[in-house]
Amino acid sequence: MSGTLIVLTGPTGVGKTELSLQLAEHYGSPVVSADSRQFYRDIPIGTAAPTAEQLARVKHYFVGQLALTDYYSASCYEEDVLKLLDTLFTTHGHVLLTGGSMMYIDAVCKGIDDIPTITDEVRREVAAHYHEAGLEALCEELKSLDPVYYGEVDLKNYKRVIHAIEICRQTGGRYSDLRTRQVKQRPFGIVKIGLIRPREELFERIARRTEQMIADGLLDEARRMYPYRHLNSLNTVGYKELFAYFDGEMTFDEAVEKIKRNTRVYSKKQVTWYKKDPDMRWFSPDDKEAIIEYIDENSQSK
RNA sequence: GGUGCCAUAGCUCAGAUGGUAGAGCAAAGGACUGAAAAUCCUUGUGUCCCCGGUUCGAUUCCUGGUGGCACCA
Repeated sequence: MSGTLIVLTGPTGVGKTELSLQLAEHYGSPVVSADSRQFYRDIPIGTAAPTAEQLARVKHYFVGQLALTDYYSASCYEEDVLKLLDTLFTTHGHVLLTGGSMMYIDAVCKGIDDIPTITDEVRREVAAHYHEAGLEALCEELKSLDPVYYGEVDLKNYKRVIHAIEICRQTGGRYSDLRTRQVKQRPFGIVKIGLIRPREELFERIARRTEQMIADGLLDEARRMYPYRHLNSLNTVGYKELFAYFDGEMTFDEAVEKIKRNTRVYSKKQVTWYKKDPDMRWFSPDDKEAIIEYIDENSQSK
């Protein structure tokens, strides 16, 4: 197998979707989504998912495929995308992967360690222990189960501590022994394009996009999802703030402002992550010609 | 017009019986290998409204301004 995976990423609101369509059309490629929230159906407005027209223009994968209750992870994504690319590269020289979910993109480009999926039973046990005994108790448990990871992990971050304990309990071994963090080789070339804009411009676009979401019916979409608000898939900017409004914790205007603010914070977090990647080449979304030139120069085959 | 209260960080406010000040939110920076749009960490110098007085020293007390709020006319 040979071919080039074009990775198009950047902060939310920078303009990935429109450019991805143009690049996909240019290369005759489908679009593989790398957006962990657009994977879910039922929440297209708040996740700024491609519209019906956009989906009709170019074949998309992984958009609106999951139910909000489905379990999914970066590891599942790695497996699914590699399987898909295996097929796509038999007929395409380029495949475009686009989205802003940093860890999911890294899972495809660099791989992720092979760790067994935690059973519901173990997950419930550890969650119960956490709620009864607290984070300190979990840290103590981790100290005895896996002193190496205990020394590395952020002990204040309960999600990481819980996950480590889940793995130790389920496997009977140590999480740190499974954490090789080795970069896997891929049987295709990868060209990483990062889109960026001046911060003020990005923030202005985020504000406008949020207003557009409201105009497009985000409020109704959120109201329909309200009964499922405790699902992880709805622990998402745009929904959690409106749920708080429904609960009377803030006014509608405050909720909208918070959506804008949290989207800004998220976009900064994305940039912080991508800045570290030496393989990322940065462009303005308006530099389409330069981007295509760069892709062509760095493609493995056509 | 009179009386009272208030004026401190971008915002809401706390505080020192006089030794130049601190919380929350916002903002900025960072971490990140399994539900990641998640989760977590770090960062607080600002004419303490202005002029003058008392004082070794005033943002703190006092006089007078200015602005805001309340009540009385």
